[in-house]
Amino acid sequence: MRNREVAAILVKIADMMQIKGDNPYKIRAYRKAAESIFHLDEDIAILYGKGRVREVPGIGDAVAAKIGEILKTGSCEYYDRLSEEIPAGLLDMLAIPGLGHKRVKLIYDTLGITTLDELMQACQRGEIRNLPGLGVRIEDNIKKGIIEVKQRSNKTRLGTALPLAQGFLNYLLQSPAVIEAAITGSIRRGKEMVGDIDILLTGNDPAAVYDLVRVFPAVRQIDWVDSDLIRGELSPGIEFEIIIVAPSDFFHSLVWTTGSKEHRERLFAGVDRQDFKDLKSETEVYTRLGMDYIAPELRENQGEIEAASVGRLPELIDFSDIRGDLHVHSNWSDGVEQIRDMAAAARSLGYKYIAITDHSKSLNISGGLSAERLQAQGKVIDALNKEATDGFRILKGIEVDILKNGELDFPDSVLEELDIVIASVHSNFKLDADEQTERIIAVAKNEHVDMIGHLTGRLLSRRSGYEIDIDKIIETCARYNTALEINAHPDRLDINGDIARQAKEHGVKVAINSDAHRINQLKLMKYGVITARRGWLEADDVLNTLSSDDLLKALGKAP
DNA sequence: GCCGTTTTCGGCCCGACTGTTTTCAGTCG
Repeated sequence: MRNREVAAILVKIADMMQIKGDNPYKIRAYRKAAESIFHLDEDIAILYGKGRVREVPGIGDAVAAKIGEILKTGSCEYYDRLSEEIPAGLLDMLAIPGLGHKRVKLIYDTLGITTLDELMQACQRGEIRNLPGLGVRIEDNIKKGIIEVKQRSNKTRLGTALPLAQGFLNYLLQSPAVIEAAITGSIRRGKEMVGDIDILLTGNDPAAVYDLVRVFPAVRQIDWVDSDLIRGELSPGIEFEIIIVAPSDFFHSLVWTTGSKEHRERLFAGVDRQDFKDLKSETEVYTRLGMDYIAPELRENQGEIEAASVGRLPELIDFSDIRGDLHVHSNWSDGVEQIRDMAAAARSLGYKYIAITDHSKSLNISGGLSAERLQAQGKVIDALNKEATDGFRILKGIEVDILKNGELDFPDSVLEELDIVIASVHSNFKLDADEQTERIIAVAKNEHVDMIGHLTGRLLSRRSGYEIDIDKIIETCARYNTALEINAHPDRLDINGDIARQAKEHGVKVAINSDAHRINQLKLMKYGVITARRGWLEADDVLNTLSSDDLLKALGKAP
């Protein structure tokens, strides 16, 4: 059982306790334990086996015992007892914006509603608006929310799907029954949300491949078995397809299955794929079609075929081009680790610098820094930089809140002392497009603001971005030399590839930032790089491919 | 339920916004 599944059960326990109205601190303890397990680098089962699960922060005797039960039986008695009391459908309702534990309980207690479908019917009959504290507006929002929740439930974030696919692939490649295999489809193209996991495989014995797939621990069920296809579901509820081809067909099939549909249909229009047998690489496929190799991230039929035909494809940025991370939190605000430890981790990734960019004072919940604490933090960073003998540099920064009126949370006199200023929206998501755009444009014009953080504010599969006029903002950024962030967290990937490409076309620089709040999130950078590649970006388009001296120069600061 | 350079009990991030009310509960970040 994977860490995220144990964490998911603990979160459900917390949700059910909250619906019941249990002790808030007890609930928080379960959430904290779940969070710790979710972010754990080690396998919780192995840790438990070694008797070291109590070392995980937030896990005490009570939760440790439940984890033991869950690892053994897939559930625990406490969870089962709560489940009998609280219908599972109530937990689905919590995903609807505007519905929290109290309202879900109210709806359940008064109307006996236990599923999203029943809730929708009650909304349509106008029953929700009559409940105390609710009204027509909330009823409308619930209706919209139900539709959204249902729509997004069949897609998975790349950040979840890619590691699963990689684990599955590695497992398959270990077997002598598999000659060659590769992740294909939309995951390979680096789409931020994917429908399923596709693996292209070649081997001489389909029955042996089936046996292999059947016993992979994460396989929950198998729905279809053929000599050239195995389809089923992995245990977090994501579908997979293993497409089996003859060795001579591997590379043209890899191009075909990677897609996109529009890309491959144009690529192979009027040609017979049988003429593409026995090639040694995808490059040979493209060569035979009379064009340069096209990276998977570009295969969306958005001009890449034309560019490849005349040798004008961009030389896409690669992870090895990244020299530093410009958006990193520490335990001075809502990060988990100390600055020293974040820096050490960044060093071990081969980076030459990081910027510590904690939250500013308005973001109370995240422990936002006052001007005084920011200054104290700067002294700590100075001391750490003095210690460093390898030239690694910690830059002083801030993720400063953009206030409702378009002002910043700190005056210019504070910002001008810093190396990196990221301005981000964390409040007032529901302003209309004009106001929201003006608010961001106002800070993009500020000479001390180096970049706008997570521009649209979207949280994939949870919240759509705020209403903004992207064109106007990009124009402003171009004029005032303000960069845009690709926030590499798989929940955000914001800006996305399309906006990144638009930024590049207007000469707006991009920074690819992990937004790490703990050490192991530094490695999420790769999702940002994938997104940048989908935006046709080259190393020159990205600020954090520069050395720290050149970076500061580019931002108009003394190195 | 967890935790302790406050150590075995008593504390545990809180303020703003929304939509409902007419003084505030619930939700959210």
